[in-house]
Amino acid sequence: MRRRTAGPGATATIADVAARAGVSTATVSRALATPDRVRPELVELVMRAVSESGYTPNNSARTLRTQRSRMVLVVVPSVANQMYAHVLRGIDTGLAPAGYGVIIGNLDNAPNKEGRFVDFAFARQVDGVILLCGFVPGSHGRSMASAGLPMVSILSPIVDSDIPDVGIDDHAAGREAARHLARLGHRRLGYAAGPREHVVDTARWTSFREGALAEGVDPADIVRIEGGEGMRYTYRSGVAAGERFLAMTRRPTAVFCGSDEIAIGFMKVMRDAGVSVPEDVSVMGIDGIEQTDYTHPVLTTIRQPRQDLGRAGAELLLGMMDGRSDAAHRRVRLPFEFLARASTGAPPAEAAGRISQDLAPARMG
Amino acid sequence: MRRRTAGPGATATIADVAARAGVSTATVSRALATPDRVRPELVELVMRAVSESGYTPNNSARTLRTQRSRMVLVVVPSVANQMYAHVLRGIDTGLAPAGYGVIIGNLDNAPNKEGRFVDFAFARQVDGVILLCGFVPGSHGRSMASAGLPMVSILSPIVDSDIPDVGIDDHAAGREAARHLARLGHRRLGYAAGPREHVVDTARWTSFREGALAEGVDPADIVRIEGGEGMRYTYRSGVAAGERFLAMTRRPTAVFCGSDEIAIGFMKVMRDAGVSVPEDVSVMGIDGIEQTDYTHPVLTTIRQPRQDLGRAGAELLLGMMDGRSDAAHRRVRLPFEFLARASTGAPPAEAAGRISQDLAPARMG
DNA sequence: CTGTTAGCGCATTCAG
DNA sequence: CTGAATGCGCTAACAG
Repeated sequence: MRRRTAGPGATATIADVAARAGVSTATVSRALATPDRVRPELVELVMRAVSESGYTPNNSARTLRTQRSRMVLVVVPSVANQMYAHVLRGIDTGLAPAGYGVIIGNLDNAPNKEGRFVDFAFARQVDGVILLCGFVPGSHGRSMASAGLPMVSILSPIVDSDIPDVGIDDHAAGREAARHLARLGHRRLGYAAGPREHVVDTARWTSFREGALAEGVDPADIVRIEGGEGMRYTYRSGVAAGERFLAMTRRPTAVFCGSDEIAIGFMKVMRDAGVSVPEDVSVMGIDGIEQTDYTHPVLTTIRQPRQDLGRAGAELLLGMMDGRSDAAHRRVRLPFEFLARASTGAPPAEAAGRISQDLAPARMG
Repeated sequence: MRRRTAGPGATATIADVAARAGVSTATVSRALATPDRVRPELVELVMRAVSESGYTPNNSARTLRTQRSRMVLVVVPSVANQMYAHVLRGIDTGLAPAGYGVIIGNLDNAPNKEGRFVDFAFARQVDGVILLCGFVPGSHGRSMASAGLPMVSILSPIVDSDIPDVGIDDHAAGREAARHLARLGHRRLGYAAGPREHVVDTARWTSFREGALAEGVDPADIVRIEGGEGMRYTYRSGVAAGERFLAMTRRPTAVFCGSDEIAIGFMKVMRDAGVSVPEDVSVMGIDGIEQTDYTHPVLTTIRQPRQDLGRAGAELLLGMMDGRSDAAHRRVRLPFEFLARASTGAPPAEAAGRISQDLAPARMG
């Protein structure tokens, strides 16, 4: 059979609709796309034929013809990660009104999967790309960037590139974390690190350090605690950091963790070891995932506007795909929210070189 | 310019490759798809031309021609939910080797978004659909099912349909939960409900009830605690359930929650109210998200093989898309894992009608 | 305003 | 084994 009749799996073509309405396919196409350029009674006729036949335009034909797929590729390190999942949600929210769909490029923390997604770009399967992974995927020496597609990064700037990005000011975040802990009276600070060499991690660590120094903390008393090889912003990374912390002879009295998950893993190790938070050690995270509201103690954290970041990134990309030149080469910074909560407090009395002035008179000059 | 030259945004076509190799486009196509049917030296020639020009077949053209998009739509209630995110990851893992990509259909707990995804199906933008939402999306009276696409459900059977599904045995899970709590000595049990009328929730509730009855619990002592209107398997639903629990005059001594998130929200309310878990009330969840390892106390739960469920669903769908008839109309049940941990224990002495025989001699007949 | 025509890029006939 | 020709379904020129 050449043309399917109605039935399961049947898909009407524009020709079917045209025949049914007694007009040409061009008229059908116009009646659907630009009804004001078609005589009203014909539009009516076409619409009836469309609904009778259950016609939905074939997407690949349309894409092939128009050279626009109305699809966006989102490359994410791990869909299972709370943070990325929420940004993804924001992206979808921002893209949907413009009629764009989302193809998910899940690297699953295994960079060898990049090739698949590079191909998506070159196969013109998508009109644009949003990166949550902090780098431009590539494979076999071919970078996704050379596909010539509009591209936006969220959560992390892309080094050595002019790819627009949207995120928070990670430097300000790191400094505020340091300030918060220092003002509570802590004089020896730890940073439970995320992935080494990652731009965001570097920004947070260096700015945390700067912030601590600015508060008069001794450089020797700002320690970086690695989470273990190959570990990302995960619970397990926090567990590893916690274990290293326990092994230290001179422990920090407060620890800023590179992510909320790290903080949560870290706190678990403390609890299991009988180290109280915040009495023995203050712990804070960053990201502001919902889960932080449900930890015990409730976690001090820096909330990124996850959903808004996604939406802003989507809108930036939409602008670029529409060829609005003002969209490209931009850098969007959204405000974060500092949530000072129960997991951070004054240092234990014996460890405090100086107690916050709000809490007690200074002991050191 | 008619044909782009190499440069940013350039995309070589099969014609470019053919010209460069000095063969016809048909030969290029064959050299790529079925190299064994082409003279080796020509294959060599083509391959060189391909890599020189950076050719990647245009996907919409190929889709239009072959009537296969090599894309699958995954409809998920909420990408931000841990559970779905992990299943999604498993799906991607299962689909990737077969060369299939994933389009994400995020309902975001707002069913009016269904229409978009119904269109994807009818527009033949995908070759198959995986449902994590427990129902078949539809809009304007048109069901996605009538698009005639292979379809599989994961995590929940679809009522009144012959759509194959993969999941755990929810009835067995509910019964085991009841048994676990009853054997610890609890004689008054609560169920913190998920979305009312949801198949899975119904299965868990009814089987929990059955299991409790089988253990000799009085029917009047099995109470369903609603999480509040419009609430899903979320933390907040657990919070609402916790508040209702506290308001009860005769509280259950153990509560089975419809999801881990519900359990975690519930536990927070208990903690804030000074009700100890498990000393005052035992709490358990179901799903087995990673987060349950990091709660305090560590949450007793029933772990669903999230990733395996996703992979199995993907493989089932692959079979259907390949027209393997044995694939359809199947129902796959994967084993779950009962994790008895610290959040469940014996009931408080004054409340116990009977203490588990492992813990103390029976007080009742 | 409407129909005819062409072609997006590819895979697959059908000849040779 | 290879090339020429065809058409997947659609939209956009171009005529009328």
